[in-house]
Amino acid sequence: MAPDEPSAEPPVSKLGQIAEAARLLFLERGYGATSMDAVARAAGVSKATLYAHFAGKAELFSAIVAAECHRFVPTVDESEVDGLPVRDGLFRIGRRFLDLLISPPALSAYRVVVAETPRFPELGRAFYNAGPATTLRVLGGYLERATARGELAVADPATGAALLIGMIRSHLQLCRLLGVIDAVSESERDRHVGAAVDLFLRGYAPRS
Amino acid sequence: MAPDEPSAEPPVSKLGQIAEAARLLFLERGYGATSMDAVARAAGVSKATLYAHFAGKAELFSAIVAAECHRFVPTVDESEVDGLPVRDGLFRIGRRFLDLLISPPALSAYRVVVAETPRFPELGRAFYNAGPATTLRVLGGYLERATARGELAVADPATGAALLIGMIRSHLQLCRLLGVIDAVSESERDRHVGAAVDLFLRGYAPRS
DNA sequence: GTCTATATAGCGATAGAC
DNA sequence: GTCTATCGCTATATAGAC
Repeated sequence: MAPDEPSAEPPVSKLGQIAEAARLLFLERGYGATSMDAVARAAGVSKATLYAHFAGKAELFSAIVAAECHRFVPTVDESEVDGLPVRDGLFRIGRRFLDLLISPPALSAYRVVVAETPRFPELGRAFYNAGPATTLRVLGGYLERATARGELAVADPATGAALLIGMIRSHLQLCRLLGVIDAVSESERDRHVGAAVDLFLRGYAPRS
Repeated sequence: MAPDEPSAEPPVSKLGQIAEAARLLFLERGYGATSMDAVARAAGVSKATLYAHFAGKAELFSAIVAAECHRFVPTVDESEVDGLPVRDGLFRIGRRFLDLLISPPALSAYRVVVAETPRFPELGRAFYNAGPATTLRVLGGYLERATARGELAVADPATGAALLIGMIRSHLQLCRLLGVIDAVSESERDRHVGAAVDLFLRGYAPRS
């Protein structure tokens, strides 16, 4: 259940040490169960140093988690998929998204953000804009181009993208979040994404 | 952001007062931010009474949240939908599920359970068994019967149910969880469930 | 900026009377 | 079972020296 490996090499500056320690602790234990003492200890600095950089626990949490959200921007290049047959293009995009969504760092961030959004509304928006919104934009753009080429018939790309992402994401991510399954094998991912893409294609095929 | 209205009339027994107070506080603030002092104060009892009924904070939390999970068992009667045209049956089931999933009490429970599953694995399983597992069973059974009647062609009802639920659930629930939208209008729910059901029907129609 | 030391408050949990 | 009172600890945050 470790939230993540280090984002880069071990940080050297005090600020970097604080950020990395806070990231690990907040993502693993959540806001309430993480103390400023623990952050200072893990970072190897004094609490006074910690408070010199951040006004308080809430500010530290918000800054760290908001930054973490930007690690979950999906990257799919158009040139990577636009040349493929539609099924392969959708499969590759879907598979890439699924891998990201059920990765331990993303699950940890999701847990924390969802739990604390009522107290830290800006985190919910930051997470949405970095992850889901980008995902929908990328996939919606793909659906639009495929429809323009006559390979699909998606009248409303935004809705189509939300439906396909929902099929791909929903069940497996939920099972991982609730601890019902411990991992998802490569073949299980392939099978699930394949089933979603097949249904999507049958439903949005251009009439031939 | 109030998690819920009372589950029944105001409780009279000390135990009932404790349970209701703990339920409201844990669901609204989460585990870490809820103190035993606050529970005792809200329940109108002393902390000693609280500890006479529950061994500690962890046991209280686990008992209360596990019990809360059982409020999210979806109830759909077969006789309610099996007589309808397939589209209407699926729409009614889907709409019922969506209403449950994005209701404030369910969102609060989801937040808390997802956040604390790493520390309280039994809560993840309890939530899954009460909600998602029951949902999949109900919908899977419907798909199986409709396929037997020749009105659908769903080879694998379990997968089909997961895909349809994913489409219905995913986007709107996520937006509510992340505070991107404040409420979902009736017409928006109808539109979203309708789009999911339409795609599902196009993809799983029996060949005519 | 960074440290040690501390202020102040609230935490989970318990003792002992009734 | 229920209360009042309190223990021992940890929490967030700060003072003052360097």
